[in-house]
Amino acid sequence: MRKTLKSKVLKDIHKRLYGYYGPQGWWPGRTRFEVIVGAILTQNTAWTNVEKAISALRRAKLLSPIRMKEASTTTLAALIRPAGYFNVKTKRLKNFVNFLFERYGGSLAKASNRPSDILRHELLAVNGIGPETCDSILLYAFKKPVFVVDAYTKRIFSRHAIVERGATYQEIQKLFMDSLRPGERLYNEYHALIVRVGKDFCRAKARCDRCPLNYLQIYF
DNA sequence: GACCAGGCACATC
DNA sequence: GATGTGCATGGT
Repeated sequence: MRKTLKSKVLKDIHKRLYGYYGPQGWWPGRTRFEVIVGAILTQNTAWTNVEKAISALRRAKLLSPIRMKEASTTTLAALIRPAGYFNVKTKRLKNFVNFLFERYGGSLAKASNRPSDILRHELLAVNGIGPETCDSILLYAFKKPVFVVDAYTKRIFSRHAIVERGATYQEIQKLFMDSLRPGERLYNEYHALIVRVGKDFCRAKARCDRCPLNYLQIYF
């Protein structure tokens, strides 16, 4: 598919999804820190499980950088157990708060003031924060105009022959960011809409017949 | 009782 | 650079 055509299709898909679902108001999190915690906990995990873990952290009053930094790993692991991979994720949460304190004195506001490309490099250097988690944090916690590519994005857009099946994270992200008018609001809504339509129609039991993207008529 | 979910690091070739 | 594997719970 030609690049200019891809750009048109990407814009059209957003228009259709927005028309179908309306604004999503992402990320589902009460505070900036809660958004970051959710981004780490949802790695390869259903969001319903993440909600249980976040509720437990809230009850334990650990949803702040300092409280989480001071919490023991055994306490933390027990609380986030429902989110799965609790041992690795405990380390990853600790790695993030340690980074935040070492680099920004524990202040998300200070981190937020950094240029997004610098912050992106720093976050990617934290063990346990890969491209998607990093960009989710930048977009949804820090409101930086960075497009998030996730499993649904790869699945949906490769099935519709808009990206190659083996395309890398960077390639897909570049396509979206080159095609769309830059802006945090648009990137935010578009990614949220992709996840919404993915959950509704593109899971194991695909229901393409009722999908709002069915008009594309190109499958597999 | 399989199979899957809003990844990532690490080992190995 | 590409490919394979461990990490773990809860819903369908």
